[in-house]
This record gives sequence, C-alpha cells and structure tokens, in this order.
Amino acid sequence: MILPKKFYARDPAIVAKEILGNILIKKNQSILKGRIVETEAYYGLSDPASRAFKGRTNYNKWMWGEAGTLFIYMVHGNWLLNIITEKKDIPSGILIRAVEPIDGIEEMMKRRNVNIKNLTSGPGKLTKAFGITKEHNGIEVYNPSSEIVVEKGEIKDKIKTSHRIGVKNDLPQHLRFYIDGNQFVSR
DNA sequence: AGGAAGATCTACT
DNA sequence: GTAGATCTTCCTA
Repeated sequence: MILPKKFYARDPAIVAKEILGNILIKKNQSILKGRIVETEAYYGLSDPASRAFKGRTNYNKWMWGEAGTLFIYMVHGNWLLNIITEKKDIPSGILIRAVEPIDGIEEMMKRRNVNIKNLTSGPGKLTKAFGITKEHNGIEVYNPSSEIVVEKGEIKDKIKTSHRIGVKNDLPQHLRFYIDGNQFVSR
C-alpha cells in the first residue's frame, strides 16, 4: 500500500516521525527499496536552516509545491532528498537522512562501491545509491505510477529524537527523528 | 569571480 | 572520533 497524499499534508515534524519504518521505492531498470530510518523536519519561512528561508528562487521553488512531491537540492556535491509537507504555497518538508537497503542492493553497490553499512547511511549517500538527482524534482510519491513512491511498512522499533545535524542556527525543538539502534542511521 | 552550502571521504591522533 | 580537503550547483556582485 502506498501512503496517500493526505499523509504528507500535515505538520512536517509529525510527518517526519511517522514516515520512519516506511519503504522508499525507486523503479527503473531494477527495483530499489530502502526502509526509512532517519529523517529531519524543515519549516519554511520561520526556519533559518530551511532552503526556503531566504525566499523563493528557481531552484527551491519545489518547496512551495503540493504535499507529497519531491524537492532535491545539492549541497557540498551531494543531492539531498526531501518530501514536501503541508500544502501548496506553504514551504515545508522533511529530509530523508538515511535508509536501510532492502532490495536492489547489488545495483546500489555498483553505484557506490562501498560496503553495505556505508551504502545509504547518510542523506548524500542514499541519493547516490538510488541514483536520485534534481531530475526527480516534483515527483508525486503518492502516485502509484511515479518512478519513486513510498510504501507503508512496519514500525515496531523505538523512535528517538535529537537536534538536527550540522545545523548552525537550529530551532529550539527537536526536529530529527530516527530509529533507535539501527546501524544505518548516520552517526 | 567568489562564496556558501546543514556532506563525505581520507588520514590521522 | 576528530580534522581538513574536497565535493558541485546556484546565488550575489
């Protein structure tokens, strides 16, 4: 079952927490699957760490899109994968920071050439392993015919929270969510 | 032309 | 585990 659009049409902190344990799927030559184990929430205009904070530009305009669409941006030579939350014209979203490889591991290894533990344990690593670039901006992950979708998975592990990683001007509340003890959570 | 960007890799102590 | 070089777009001047 694919998560419906309304799943994403909520506060990003809630979506970030509840999407843990679900399955990120990319369909092209082969099927790639990864279980989402780490996320962060980003608010738009009230969040200095958000890409939308400084106003709308050509590359971040996707943050103003519909809930459940993708926003991908480059930082330090890495593509980072975000899913937009709330609703159109309200910029906010969640960043997928890490997944646990499930299917298509051979194809991921071919792209990354590292051991499995380092395959997808970071936001820039998983996009490389999945072959995700800005070409995938705006994809609807709730639409079954999309190249990238998110499917419902089991959630039985403990969820923990912390402050976001590497952020210079973080907000006072905890906006990073991860599955406790999972070895694919970035350190 | 220059710099910043919420990451990663490598090479150490 | 930490430190420093390097990563590739896009924005501002």
